[in-house]
Order: sequence, then C-alpha cells, then structure tokens
Amino acid sequence: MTSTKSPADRPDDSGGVKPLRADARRNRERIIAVAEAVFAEKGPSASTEEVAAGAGVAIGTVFKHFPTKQALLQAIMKGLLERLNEQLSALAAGDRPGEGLFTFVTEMVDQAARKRTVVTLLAETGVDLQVAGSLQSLREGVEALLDRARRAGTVREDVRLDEVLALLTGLCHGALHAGWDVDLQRRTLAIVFEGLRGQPDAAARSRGSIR
Amino acid sequence: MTSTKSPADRPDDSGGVKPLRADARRNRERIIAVAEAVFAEKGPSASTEEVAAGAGVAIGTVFKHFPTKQALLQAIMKGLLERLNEQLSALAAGDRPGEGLFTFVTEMVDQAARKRTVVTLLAETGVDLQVAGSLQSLREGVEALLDRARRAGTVREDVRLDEVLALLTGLCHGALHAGWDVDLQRRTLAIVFEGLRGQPDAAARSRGSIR
Amino acid sequence: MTSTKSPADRPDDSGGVKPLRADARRNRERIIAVAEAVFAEKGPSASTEEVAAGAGVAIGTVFKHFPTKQALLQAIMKGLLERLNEQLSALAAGDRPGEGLFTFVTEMVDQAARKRTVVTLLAETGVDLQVAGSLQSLREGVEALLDRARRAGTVREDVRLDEVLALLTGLCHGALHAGWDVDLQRRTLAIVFEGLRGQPDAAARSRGSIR
Amino acid sequence: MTSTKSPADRPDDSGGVKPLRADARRNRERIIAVAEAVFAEKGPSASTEEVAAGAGVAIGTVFKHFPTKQALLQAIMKGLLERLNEQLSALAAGDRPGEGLFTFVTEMVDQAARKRTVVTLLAETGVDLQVAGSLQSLREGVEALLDRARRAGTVREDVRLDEVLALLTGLCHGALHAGWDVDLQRRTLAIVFEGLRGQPDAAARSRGSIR
DNA sequence: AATGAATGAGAATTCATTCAT
DNA sequence: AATGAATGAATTCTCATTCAT
Repeated sequence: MTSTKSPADRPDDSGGVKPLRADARRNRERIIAVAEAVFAEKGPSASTEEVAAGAGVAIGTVFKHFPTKQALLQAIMKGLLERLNEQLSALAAGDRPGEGLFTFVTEMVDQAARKRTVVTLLAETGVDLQVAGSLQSLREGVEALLDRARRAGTVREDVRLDEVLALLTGLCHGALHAGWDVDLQRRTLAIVFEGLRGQPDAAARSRGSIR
Repeated sequence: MTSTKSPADRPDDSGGVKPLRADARRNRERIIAVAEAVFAEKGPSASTEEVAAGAGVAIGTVFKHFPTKQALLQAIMKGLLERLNEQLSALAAGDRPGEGLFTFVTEMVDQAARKRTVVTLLAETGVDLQVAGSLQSLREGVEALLDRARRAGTVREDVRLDEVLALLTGLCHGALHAGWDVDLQRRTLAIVFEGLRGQPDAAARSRGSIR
Repeated sequence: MTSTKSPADRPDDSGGVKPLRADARRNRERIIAVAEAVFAEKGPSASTEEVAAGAGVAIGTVFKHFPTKQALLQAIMKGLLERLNEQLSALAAGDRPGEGLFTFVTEMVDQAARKRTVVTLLAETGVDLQVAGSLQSLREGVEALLDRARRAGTVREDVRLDEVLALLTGLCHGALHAGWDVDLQRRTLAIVFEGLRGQPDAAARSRGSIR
Repeated sequence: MTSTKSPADRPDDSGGVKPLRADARRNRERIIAVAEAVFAEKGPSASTEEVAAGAGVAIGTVFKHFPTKQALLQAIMKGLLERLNEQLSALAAGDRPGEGLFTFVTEMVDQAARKRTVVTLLAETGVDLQVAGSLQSLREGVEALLDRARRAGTVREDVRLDEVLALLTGLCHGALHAGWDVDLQRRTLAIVFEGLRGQPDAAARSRGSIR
C-alpha cells in the first residue's frame, strides 16, 4: 500500500470494484470515451488499435483495462445504460406525468440519430450480468413512465410495455441507420405518439381492420 | 473458348451486361442464393469462403463473378429490392387500395423478424448505382400505396412518404434485432397503423402537444 | 504443376485424404520438413512465422495447410512416429532377434542426441486420434522386439514393456537435453543393456557383444 | 538513498551480494518459493505476473529482485541445486557407503516424477556462473557417492561419473514427462541399478537389497 | 523499496484478393 | 471459365520489461 492515507477515507464511488490510481482511472475513462466515439462511428468491428491510438495509449493499456474486446464493448454498454436510467429517474420524478414517456422516446431517438449507441451495441454485445441489471432497470423505468402516462390519459389503456419497447428500439435503429434529420424525427414520432394516444373508439376500430 | 457458337447469336437479356455461358449463369445464381442465406444468418461479416463452399464452387469463381465482396453484397441487395418492387406492384394493382400500405409494411416487418435481409445489408452495403435504381423504385412503389391509402381515407392526409419509409425501416430493424414474435409484431404495428390513420381531430391535437 | 491426366490414375498414397495439387503437396512437405528442423532446434515455442520464412512461403500458407500451430506439431509427430514404426518393422523382420531391441534403443537415443524429436514434441503436443494410433503401433512394435529378445535370452524374463518404454523415453530425453556425445551414449546404454540382460554371466558376455 | 546508515556497517552474509532490508529479504524468499511452485506446475513459460500475484507483491517487486525472468529462473536453480548438494553431503557422511548412490538416484527420480524441478529448469535456463558453481558441487557430490559405492563393490569398477550423471538426468526427464507411478519407478530403476552393479551374482543380490 | 500502470514487440489466426495452372 | 493455392495486411491478445508515483 503506497498511500500514507488509508484508502478508506476516500469515498468509494465504484461499487466494490478495486479503486484505481488517479492516472489509471483517467486512462480508463479516456479509453471508454474514445471507444464510445469510435464504435459509434464505425460500428463494433472497428479495431481496438484505433481506440488505443485515439486515447493516446498503447494497445496493451486498453487490454490491461479491458481484457477482451467484448469486455470493452460491455463496459460502454453499461455506461450508456446507466445514463439512460438516470434520465428515466429524472423524468419519473418530474411534474409532467402525461409527457414523460414521449419525452424519453424523443430524446433517445434523437441521440440514436446522432450516433450509434446502445442500440447497435446491444445488438452485437453479449449481455452479461452487469449489463443485464442495467437493462432490467431500463425496462422498469420505462414501465413507470408508461404507467404514469396511462393514468394521465395520454396513452391508451391497452398499450403494453412490450410494444413500447419494441417501438423504442425500432425507432432508434431506424434513426441510427438512416440518419434521420430533426424534422423527419419529429414527424415520424408524431405518428407513433398519435398511435399511442389513440382515440376513444380506437380499440373498437382496431379489432377489425388490421390485417 | 469451348463453345462453338459465338456468344453474339444468343439474345442478350441482361441490359448491356456481357452474356454468360449457361453454366456460368447457373453458378452466378447459385452463389447469390447461397450468399443471401449465409449473410442472412451470420451478417455481412461472414466469410466469402463460406459462400463459395456453400455454392459448391471455388473461391476464385466467386471473385470472378463479383470482383469484391462489396459487389456481391450489392448484387444481393439488388435482388432483394427487385423482389420487393414486385410485391409493391402487385399490391398497387390490387383491389384493396386502403389496405395495401398496411399489408406491405406488415409483410416486410415479418420477413425482417425472420432473418437479416435488406435491412441489415442496406446498412452495411454502400449504395452503388445499380442499387440506387432499385431503391428509387421502392420509394416510388411505397409512394403509390401511400397515395391510394390517403385517397381511400385509411391514412391521414398529412402523412408524407418520408415518415412512412422511416417507420418502415425502423420497424424492420427493430423486428430484426430484437426477434419480435408474431404477436408482438401485431400489437406494435397496430399502434403505428393507428397513428397513420389518425383521428378527425388529430391534426388539431398534434399542433400543441408534441414536445 | 497440374497434370493433364486424370487424378484417378495416380495411386492415392494418402489414405482417404483429399489429394492436393502437386505444388501444394510440395509446399506442405517443405513446411513440415522446415518445421521439424525449426522445432527440433528451438523447441515447440518457436514461431510459426519462422517456419513460414524457412519454407519460403507466406504465413497464411502455413495456416492454410495446418489450421492451428497444434495441428502442425501433430503432423510432425505423426510423421516421426511413422518413421519409427517402419524401423521397428524392419528390425522385427530382421535376422538378429536377440539384438533388435538393443539396436532400436541405440538408434533412437542417437537421433535424440542429435535433435529434439518425438521426445520433446510428445511432451508438448496434445495427443489426438491420428497420433494415438501411431503411438499404439510404436508400443506394439517395441513389444514385439522385447518378446523376441526375451525368447532369445538376451533380455531377462521378468522385464516388462513398461520399463523398457520408460527407459527409452528417459534415455532419449537425457540424450536430447544434455547433448551426449557418441561415446557417452555407448557407455550409458551399455549399463542399461547390462541391466536388461541381468544374467550371472553378464559380465563375460558384455565384453564382446554390445554393438 | 533513504537509509541513514551506510550499508557497509552491517555484516555481509551473502558473499559479496548487497545486504537487504529484512522485509526485502522476506519478499525475495517468498518470490522464490512461489516461483518454484508455479514453474514446477506450469513450466518455465508461466508468466511472471502469476508469480508476483502468488507472492502477494507487485510485478515491479519481482523485477526489482530479479532483473530478468532468466535471473529468477537461475535463482531457483541455484536453490534447488543447493538442496541437492546438502542431500549429497548427508549421504556421503552416512553409514551405508554401498547404497548412497542408489538412494540418491531413487530420491531424485521420485521428486522429478512429482513435479518439474531441476530437470526442466536446467534445460531451459541458461547456466550462469552462480549456477555453474552449484552444478560443479553436484557433480563432485555424486562422484563421492560413486567412489564409495565402487569401493563397497556395489557398483562396477568401470562405471564412470559421466554415465551416472547421464542416467540420472535421463531418468529424471523420463519420470517427469511421462509421470511414472511409484511401481514403474521402482522397476525401471531396478534395471538400471542392476546394470550398474553388473556382477555374476547380481540377480541374487537384487532380490533383497533394492529399497 | 514497493507499487502497478504503461509500453510495445511479438504471436496466432483470419480473410479478402490475386494469379498460376 | 473454373480452380484453389498463395499472399500478406490486419486483428486480437500476451507478456517481459520500464518507469512515474
């Protein structure tokens, strides 16, 4: 132990994970940040070498922090999901219960339109335990927003969580791959939100005409 | 050259493309068919060797027909798009003008849910001139269905082609990556279709409430 | 060089394995030959790159023929064991039943003293089915020589196959690692052979008969 | 330099080697002990990191004590050889002059059968001056046992030191790589000892005296 | 003295592409 | 036209060694 102070008197913000030296943590964070950008632009098949170069470290350093490429991808995933979960919490605590879900979907699609994120990575990254937890939180966060919206009457009673998540991922993928501009995002989401709101007589109509 | 006939005295059915010997054409078609299956299952990073092996030809033969892997991917794209265009034509000529668009979207999403197709490939394949043409046809075919639906009153007047295509690609990507089951597909599309139909007072409401 | 004759009229000497083009076979053999020498000198941790360079081919060619380094090591093993088995057959068919075993051990130790061979490789190479077969043949070949020697009275009745093989591998390892010179080999083996003979009149006989 | 005392005023107990602080010496010894175990189990290609982890020190500490991996291997060698030399001395001072050599060989082979030791390490480690000294002592120790055995009549007059060492290393290598069980060790050594004795009445004596 | 993060030169393996047969 | 062996650059991952803290 090199520090003359006990590590115990520093707040441990990393949940039981061995604390890193300040310089190592900086590198780790830089690597994640660069990796996020690189994989966002080129997809998960971009080379680890490129991430290393972008972060200004040697290739070995990347592999020291993330022993496989998979591990790096999963670390990115974890970070992205955590940020989403924070957004969800904020919206759930907010004062516009009817609009929270719409706001969240709108923001997520907007992010996806800018760069590859959770959406792509989720598709290519194996879901490990760490990630699985964040993912479950995400589901629950969206479910909370959906509940509030249903109670506020801004979303039809018969809309279920699964459909909402399906629409969310679909829209993100679409925005991501097709590079929707802001206006196209707005108009496309308007249609989907309209469908979520539905009409008083929507349920009745949908019984017969679809398919 | 082993053929005793000049290639010139056979009808050229391929629009300016050099005619092939019958066996060569058979090979070409087999390669495309196998490549479609292979890339559908494993994504575009599957190896060209595997395609060759599946088609029962040597690797050199694949590269003889398609000088780069890109070219092979684009040839597949072209084929897929042509088939979609045929579907569109059939629906445009059909007798249920109000439902054609819904039917087309439903079928395409269903295919995507089964395997990687146009959706993935389009994302990874550079769009060259050949493909661009088919893509333009696709746009026009969908536009025709959309027009008919608007005229039949099953789609709101203010819905534009861009949104429809955006929803289409988004839903396909979603179905593809998340592996939606049939029931989830149905419920998700019901919401989107509801949004496309809209309500009498939808236009009014949408002015203020979105975002 | 591709022959204009059908491959069918050439004898297939490779036991059901797909026949290779002549140039490919030449390369394959050159690679094995070089690999044998390289691994003999530097041990199995020598790099595949060095083998490729020595054989005058690109690294990819080595991996085309032997998909992993293990596979290359095992191919070498197989060849070495086959050669040993041929020696055994020749000695078993020879006319000096009492001396066959001694001759074989002497030759094998002599080879080991010159370079790393079966001995080292066997230690590091996983034994797969192909190799296992040759190894079993080797055991049986030595057993045959041992039987003949026992019947000829040049080896004690109570000596068993396991001890002979143990002595054989031990002596080879020793000769290999310590680089015994010819004279040291002779004197060391004389002691072991004396132990194998183990008769009251051993001293008398040992004067003349050892090689 | 942090120490306030000159290093010169502490007694130098290690033959010209710089004296170490008590904690440093403890580390050094722990590293050697762990390294011995690790290399014994996994061979000399085991990673230095693993040794460090096992010893509970950082990798830098290992390299502080042993500037290269080679140096670490040689230090282990030296320790092993020293212990063997102690055994030799004990046997040379013992009261069974005729059996000392046999006992020593038996014990060394038994150790080799249990784990990689001197045998492997000697093969892979370059012999430096330090090691060379211990090795010379080993030779002399075995020579002493051999002399006594010859005088006691339990080993033939014409057996020379080189053959004995050759047999010793060969048997150790064999036992090491082939994993001889106790019974196989006994039977194999019986043959070799028989060869070393090599007298008319050898068979008779061997019934009782071995082990 | 100890720490442990960083380095960077390999090593094995893959695969699109070329070219002699 | 077809074959399939050869190429070699690119990629992931390892590990002895260095050096700032």
